[in-house]
Amino acid sequence: MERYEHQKIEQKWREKWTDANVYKTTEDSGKEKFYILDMFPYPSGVGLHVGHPKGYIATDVISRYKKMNNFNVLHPMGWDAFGLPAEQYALKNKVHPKVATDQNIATFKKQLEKISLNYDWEREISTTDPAFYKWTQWAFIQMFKKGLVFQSNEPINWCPSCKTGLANEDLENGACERCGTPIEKKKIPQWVIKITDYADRLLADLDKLEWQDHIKELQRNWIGRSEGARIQFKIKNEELKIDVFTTRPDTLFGATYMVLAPEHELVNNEKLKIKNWDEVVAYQKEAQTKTEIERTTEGREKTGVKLEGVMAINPANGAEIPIYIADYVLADYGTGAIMAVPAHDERDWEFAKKYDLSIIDVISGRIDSDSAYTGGGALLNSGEFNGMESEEAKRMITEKVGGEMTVNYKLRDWVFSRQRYWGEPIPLIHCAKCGVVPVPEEELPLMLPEVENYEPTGTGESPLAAIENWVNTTCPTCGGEARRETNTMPQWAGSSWYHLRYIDPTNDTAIIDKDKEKYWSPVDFYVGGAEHATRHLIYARFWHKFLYDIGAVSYDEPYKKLQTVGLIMAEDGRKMSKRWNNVINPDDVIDRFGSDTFRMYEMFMGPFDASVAWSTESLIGPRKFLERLWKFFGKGFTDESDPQIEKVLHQTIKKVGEDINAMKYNTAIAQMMILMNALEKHKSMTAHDMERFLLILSPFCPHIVQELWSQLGHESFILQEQWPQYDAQKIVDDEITLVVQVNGKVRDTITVRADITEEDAKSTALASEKIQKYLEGKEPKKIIFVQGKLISIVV
RNA sequence: GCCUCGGUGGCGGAAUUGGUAGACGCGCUGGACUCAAAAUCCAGUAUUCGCAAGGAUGUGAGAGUUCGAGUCUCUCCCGAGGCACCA
Repeated sequence: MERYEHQKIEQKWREKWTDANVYKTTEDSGKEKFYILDMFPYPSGVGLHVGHPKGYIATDVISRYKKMNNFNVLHPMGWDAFGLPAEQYALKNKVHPKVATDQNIATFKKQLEKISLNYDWEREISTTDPAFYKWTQWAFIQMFKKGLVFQSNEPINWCPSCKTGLANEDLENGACERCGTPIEKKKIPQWVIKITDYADRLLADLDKLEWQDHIKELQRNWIGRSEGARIQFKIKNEELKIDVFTTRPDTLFGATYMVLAPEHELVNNEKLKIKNWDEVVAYQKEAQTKTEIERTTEGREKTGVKLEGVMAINPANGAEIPIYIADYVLADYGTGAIMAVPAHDERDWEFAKKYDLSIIDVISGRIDSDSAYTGGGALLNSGEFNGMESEEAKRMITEKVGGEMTVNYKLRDWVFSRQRYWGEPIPLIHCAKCGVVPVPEEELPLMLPEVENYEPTGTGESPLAAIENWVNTTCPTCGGEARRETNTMPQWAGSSWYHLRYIDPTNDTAIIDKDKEKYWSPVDFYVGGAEHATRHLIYARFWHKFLYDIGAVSYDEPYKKLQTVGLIMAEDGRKMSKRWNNVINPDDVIDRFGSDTFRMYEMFMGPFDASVAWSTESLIGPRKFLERLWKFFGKGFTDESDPQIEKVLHQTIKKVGEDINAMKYNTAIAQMMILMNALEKHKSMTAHDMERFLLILSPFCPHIVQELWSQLGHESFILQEQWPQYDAQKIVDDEITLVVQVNGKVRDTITVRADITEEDAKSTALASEKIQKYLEGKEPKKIIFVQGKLISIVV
């Protein structure tokens, strides 16, 4: 037998599999379907590092396992190729984003192919393909028609470095998630999607998903539901009111002042006769120029300006209370205005202390006089409500002042415009007569035009604005002169529905064929990074729910089960990054050790969702395992089957199946190593037993298995074979090791028949010399027997 | 500050969910083979006392429940991730 030459073997079978098109998926109603999906990558310029394929290998293992268990499996791959990273790469390397993207896709695909992932490449998609983004634009138009899209002039998050507006989900600690630049607030016209209309459903439907609890929790926190009341405060001597949201209407009697966000529209209302107008305007300006970080971390010292000459009236007790503007109140949460109850809110307490405002306790339970008491309790200083408990008082007081109980969410509407080139053009037309009109659906896709210069302008318009003959168009409604919207969509648009496109990748007449959708939807198993919990996974759930509402899909959640992948860190423990020069390229590993070893190692490194450091030294373990398999195979087989080997084999078939289902690949591989160790020790195995070993090994290292499979005389592809069954009879032990404890400590182990009775076990244990020694002649107080496991003697 | 997870040999990690802690792999030590090395094979490898048989200790720290705790409960320490002036 020849040496184990991975390069020869792997290349040979990769070609055969490709020629036979073994990975092709078709609708086949005879079988149960299984749709397993990876989060598709951004094809960046630097190519894959060894961390990327970890999730892909895992889904590949499951996919192969499911195929061998008679499932009709859909397992596709594609490219999330629009968006800033691709564009920035293109800018830096002075090529057109399209050219750069195509190159990067080619590189990524070549790298992935070396790993022999069983993707049906005939279903490959790219979000930048006009045939794809036609339907991204189509969905947007449907949202527009349903009133889910609106134009806003409110200040939004602006990244001065990327020169574009961003959604809340694109920020990280007040800075741009992509480049780390502190975010500014900027007023530019924006298209915004009312994702908040779906907040309650996004929250409630989490309950029906088989996702890891911590991911659901991240989404719950992000959506941030809070129950409270909406209450109106009148302004003294004016016909004006201030609307307020509070979670503590029970503390209304303690509201001794009010605070408006500096951007609050009421501040600019001319009816208000603000005496210190200059001071107010100065504060507003200051607040506007502050970055998000300055506003939230500035030593937490609160600032504000009183609106002189204006008073509000507390609706509970008629008290006249002052009004402030302060940037600790956020313009875009609740109503942008609060009633301040310094006695029972820490922020209001701090502000009241600084500006010497009155503090009135209205809830009993105060522990110290240096801080607000934020708990509940019986009311005081609250007129007729004195003595009532907080929970009841919330409803009663709200009712009394004509407010209403309501719910508020932290989730913000989705700022959807990007002032960049490399994205889907937003298919809207501005007409002076008709207002905003969508591009007629039969004109979709609205192609991204060629442009001389795709550098961002920084003006709030995208580079598309410079193309006169594209921008200038006619109104589809009245035929008059009109201008196209020049902003593009965010990166998240395409990825919000791509899972559907794989089902029906070439459809040009509908977003998806209904029968195909019904057959494949939803995605049964979705695998990807946890960093998408409050970004892509929120948007995709929203987008999919919208498509459900308009009848385009039959199920209201896109991803039934979700599993996150743990990162692979570099050997030095840091993140793999060009910056640290610690990136390991899978191509090098595969050339040197083989794709099979690479696949095995990534699955063996540790628990799938844990982040583990790469170790080329440890990689040798799986490699040795494959070499031992190869050598053992070369020695030939016995005719008689060895019952000891059979037992381990059947245990292994059982465990590997269970572990694949539970995503515990590391222990599945460990068990196969145990089998290998047993084989070498006993030096015997029948060819039939070897076949079954190869079958369960095949999802992990398909090339070497396929080679050995063919050497056994089979002409079939291993992927098309049946997963073996284990024989439960062969796994059970006739004998077990009975553990004998005295006072909780193991003092002896005795080999006994597995079905030993309690009585026999007790007498056997007591007969042991070692045990007698520990009993020291004392009479056992109590003897505990656990079937098949142990005897515990208490003295 | 709040919400999630975590903390087990020199290293990555196992542990049937309360029942022999350290499976499996890496590394290391000794031996075989070799002129030698690599590779391979065999044996060993938590700590500690002991020549050994054997004993004691041991899953971040401390308490508790239990015949029995890595696993359950409480308090605390440390690490990772998320949220963060959200009224």
